[in-house]
Amino acid sequence: MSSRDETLGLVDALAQLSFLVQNALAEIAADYDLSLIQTRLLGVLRDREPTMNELGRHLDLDKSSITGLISRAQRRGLVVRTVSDIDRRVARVSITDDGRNLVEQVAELFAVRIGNLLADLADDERQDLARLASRIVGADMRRNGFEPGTEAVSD
Amino acid sequence: MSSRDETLGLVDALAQLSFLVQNALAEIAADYDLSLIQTRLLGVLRDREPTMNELGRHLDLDKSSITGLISRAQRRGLVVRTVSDIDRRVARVSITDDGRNLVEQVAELFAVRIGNLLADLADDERQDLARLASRIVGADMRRNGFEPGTEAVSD
DNA sequence: CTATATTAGTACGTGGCACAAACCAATCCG
DNA sequence: CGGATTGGTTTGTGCCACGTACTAATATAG
Repeated sequence: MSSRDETLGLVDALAQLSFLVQNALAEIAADYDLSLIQTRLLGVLRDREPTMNELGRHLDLDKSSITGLISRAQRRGLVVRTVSDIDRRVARVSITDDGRNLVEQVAELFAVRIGNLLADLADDERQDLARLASRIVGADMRRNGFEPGTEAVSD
Repeated sequence: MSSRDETLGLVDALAQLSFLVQNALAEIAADYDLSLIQTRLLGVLRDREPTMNELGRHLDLDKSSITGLISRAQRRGLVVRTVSDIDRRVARVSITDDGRNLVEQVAELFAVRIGNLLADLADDERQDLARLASRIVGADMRRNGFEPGTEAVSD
């Protein structure tokens, strides 16, 4: 309980940090007229071409939510639906060049923004942070049978 | 680049961690039929009795958004509006006992959940994390003239 | 090989959330 | 007093998420 102790409780600090990071991403995305979920969608699609169903699992959304999400993204030309030849029920979603460009830009700006956020940290502190965060994320994935579900946008 | 290197890039790790934390909060809140923003609202009101305007600044929302947010919360009895006596334009918002109980429960569960998330960390690692996160949050507040705007729910 | 499940996705209706623009009161101030 | 400013609400738009019902395609049982 020192007088100039800036240390919040762990829980509080983590919560606030998470708001900071999410807000950063949301703001940048908003500059490109993307919502957080659209951005996440494009992030997932960068290295995948999932069916609607799989997408639902990745993003942890009901399939009825996916329909709308994809429709809006498709209307904007960020994404396309392709009906599978072997099972004509399934629709595979893939990102367009426009979509890819967009998400790439957002990812880049996001990285910069995070960099600014961490401007005060020394290199070894940054490393500590990366290591700790990775550990937490990794442990969580392992616990939950690593359903991704949380792909970020960053590189 | 060791073979079993689980370390994501800093940016990625931070992004994913923030999703983890936010999802945890959102899930818990949802169990009480609270959205993230309602939860944040109640969190802010725990130690404040702001006007609609101030609230808008705290939560970084347009005033027209605040109206609806408060109306819904008030309809649920979590919050009350009181017209100021000295300036009959301003409405001061305060949390009700019900609201307080609710947010207290959410905060408690959230703390537990974060605890689980960090189960793998040693005590000194937890301290490191708390310190680093606090530093980042603090630096950011200082940069932006510490508009809070990000109050967490936690204790 | 039909008849009945099951599965993938869509349609529709509901409600929360966020915004912008227009608006109404109350207060301020010249 | 009368025009500006300020605090909040209203209204209309659009996104997002859900649950329920529905359609079409495939799988499975008999």
